[in-house]
Formats: sequence, structure tokens, C-alpha cells
Amino acid sequence: MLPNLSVAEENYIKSIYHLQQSFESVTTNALADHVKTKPASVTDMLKKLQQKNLLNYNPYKGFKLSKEGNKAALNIIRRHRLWESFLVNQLQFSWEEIHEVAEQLEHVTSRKLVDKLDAFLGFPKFDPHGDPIPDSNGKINQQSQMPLTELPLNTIAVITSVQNQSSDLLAFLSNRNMHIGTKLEIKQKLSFDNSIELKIKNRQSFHVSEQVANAINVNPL
Amino acid sequence: MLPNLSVAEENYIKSIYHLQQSFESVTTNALADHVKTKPASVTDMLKKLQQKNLLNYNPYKGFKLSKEGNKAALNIIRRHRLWESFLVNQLQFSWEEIHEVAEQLEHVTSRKLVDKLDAFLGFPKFDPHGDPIPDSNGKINQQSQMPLTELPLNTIAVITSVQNQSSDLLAFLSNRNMHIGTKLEIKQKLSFDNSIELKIKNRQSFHVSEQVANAINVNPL
DNA sequence: AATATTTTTTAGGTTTGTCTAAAAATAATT
DNA sequence: AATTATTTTTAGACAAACCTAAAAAATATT
Repeated sequence: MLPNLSVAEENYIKSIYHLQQSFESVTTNALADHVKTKPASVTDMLKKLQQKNLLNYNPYKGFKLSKEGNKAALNIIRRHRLWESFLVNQLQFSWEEIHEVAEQLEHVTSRKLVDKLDAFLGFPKFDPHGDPIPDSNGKINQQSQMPLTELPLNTIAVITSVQNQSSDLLAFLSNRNMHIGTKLEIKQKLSFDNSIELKIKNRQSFHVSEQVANAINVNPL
Repeated sequence: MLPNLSVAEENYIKSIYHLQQSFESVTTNALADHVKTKPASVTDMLKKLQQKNLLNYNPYKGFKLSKEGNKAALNIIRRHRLWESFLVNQLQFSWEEIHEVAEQLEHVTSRKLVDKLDAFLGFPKFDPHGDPIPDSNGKINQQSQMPLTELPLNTIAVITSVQNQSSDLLAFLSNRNMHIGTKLEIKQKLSFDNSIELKIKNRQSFHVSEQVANAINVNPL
């Protein structure tokens, strides 16, 4: 069903997908920046992706992924995030190191490999950065992830990731029993320093600074 | 130290290495066959590898891997065999399916990934086909693997692999307590049917047919 | 509205790895 | 030894993905 894609094509598709998530219109220049190439090269590739029906492209007007293109993108992202999970959870990589390696692994296309890896990892829903992993049908748990600072009051949410790697912070979180998967809710936001009062079930509430809250991503339930 | 290699270059190097193991001189035509391309393309690549000091090449006379080239080959083979081990031992792939997937995985170059994978797998010495896996310094347990039919009498050896996938055979071997890693020795060879009398420590000796013995590869200790 | 600026596309070239067809070197045969 | 056959290399082209420089279109500014 999906055509065979070169590594270059996959990288463009993935970049277009990511840019579409952040900005509702993607420009040639922004894409060139993202894939680290020149605008003229982007135009060439856009034509090629259009021909493969992965992209709807009107010269000078703009472009966006077709339904097929979107499917292809989710497939690539699935592979990327599963490998990231593998690297962190099985091979003990730290978060900074994985992206580059996953960039290579994501281009290994065997469907069977990906599905078996998924099963081996226990069908994770989020990667180590807290980003959702599309399932084998391309369904993705839409980006409900947000920094803790944006979580509304009295809404239970799960910690999905921590942005920062500093051992200080990790130790602090561990000490407060905050781990990936921990459920919590915000009881109060203090306006004079933007600190936040948190409550974890069966524990006493406690405060965290704005900086800490900003480094924690959560997923409301 | 080793130059960055393209996927194409890696495939040529790997093929040259394998052909050198089987035949003491490798020809342009044989190599073209092995990498599924045309002799003219091979000549082009030979020049390139020569320039990178991976190959000693004399036009019309012949070629072989340089010391550096050999090192590069062993590195690629290490990656290939570690991934094969991963696919079979962790992801439950069967032996037929792994080669193609490992052909892609072997080109992921992160040294750290490979070494961590090696550790994760418990530093295996042989891949699922029974072929030796080079260590991180490129040292390889030279091919002592042989079919059980060629093992001398009264020499203890370890089963390293089974050539055949038939469930009959696998069940038979399992029933006789013969698995990868099992130590055994030959007590007698019967000349009228070439069957073999085997002995496993702490067990009664038993016979296997020539066909069965031929499907089993062993490594003398 | 006319001009200036920015963005995007076209035109033409380069590199990598491939190809076919022809030439050169080596090997085999009479 | 001379001819024939095979192997290998050269010559010239092509596709993919990139580049620079120039042209075209869209956007912004006066």
C-alpha cells in the first residue's frame, strides 16, 4: 500500500508532519531549515512527494501531507519512538543520547520487526520524552501532553516525561515520589512566585517552583 | 580511525570479506554476483575503496582487503550477527527471517549502540546460525564450527547451530536433550550407514543418522 | 498603485552509485 | 604461436539528492 521510501523522503515527510503540528502552514524555507538543506532542494522533493501522492502541493501557494503522507509519517514516528523506548528502557541509554541513534534505526522498514519490538517493549503508549507512540494502525494518542504549569487546577494527570536531565532535579523528583507514570493534581497556584501546590494520592501535598513545574510534562486523564 | 562508509561501501567490503573466507582469490565477476550488480560497477567501487586505503587493488591482477578493510569488515559483521542474535533471542524471530532485517540493522553505525547491545545480549560468542561474533576489538573466534559429521571421535564439542528448520528435527533434538550450547562427543561412527553414536555427559549414549548429524554444527573445545 | 523585499521556483551543475557498450588485458584453445 | 574466448576496465549516460545563481511570484512598504 505505502510506496517504498528513500531515507531522504522519509526525513522530509517526518519533518513536514512535525512542522504541521506546530504551525498550521509549513513554508519551504522552514522545511529547508528543518531538514538542513536548501530551499531549492526542498522544491525538488516536494514535486517528488506530490507525484507519489504523499503530498498536496500547489507551487507558490503551499503544501501539506495527504492522507497517505500522514500515514507514512505516523509509521516513521512509530518506529522512531519505539526505538527510543528500547534504547532507554533496555539498553540504558540516557535521554540526550538517543535521538541521533533513533534517527538511523527509524529507517529500518521491516513491519514485522517493528511490531515485534512493540510487543517486546510491552506496547508502550509513550516514548521516554513523553511523546505518544502511534499503534500499528497509525492511531496516535493525540498530544494531550503539556507542561505541568499549564495543567488546570484539580485535574488528575500522569507524569509522562521530564525535560531536564540535571541530577539535582531527578533526585528532587525521586525524593518527592514523582516518577514517570505518577498521578497527581494541582491544588493551588501561587501568583506571587508562580509556584504550585501538588497532591499525590495518599501523600501530603507539597510545593514545587515554576521552574520545576515547567520541566515536568503531564497528560491529563 | 575508520573512515565513514556509505551503505554501498559497507556492502562491498562485507562481500569481499566473505568471499575471501571461501576462495583465496576474489574476482570482479564473483563480487559483482555477490553484491548483485554489474562488473563495471564493481571496478568503480574497487577504485574508491583503494583510495580510502581499505583495499589493495592492482587493475587486472586482483585485489584484497587491506588491514583497515579487514577491520571495517569485522565491524560490520559484528553488527550483523549481534542483531541476528537479538532478533532470535529477544524478539522470537525464526532463523529464516532474520537475515534480511539484519542486513538493514547492520548499517546503523553508533559504536555505543553496538557495544550496549552486545552487553544486553550477554556478550554472545556465536550468532543463531552458529557463526562467531567478533568482539569490540574486532577479534573473532576463528571458524572452528563444523558439521557434526566431521567431528573426530572422542572430542568434546558444543552445538552451535542447526541448519534445518523442520519442526520434526527440532522436536527430535529437543527430545534427545540436544540444544545450542549442549556439549557432546562422538563415541563411534558406523560405516554401513554412516550413523553416529553420541554421548552427552550424565546421559546414555544414542544414535543419530548421517542426515541428522549433517544438519548439526558443532565447535570443538 | 508602484516599488522594494522576501519567498519560492527554475535552470544548470555536482557527486554517488548504477548501467550498457566498447576496448583492453588476460587466459584458453587450436 | 596465433587465434579465440573470457575477464576486466574504460567511456559515456542516467537517476537521486544535493548545490548556486538567477528568474518568477507573492508579500510588504512607501
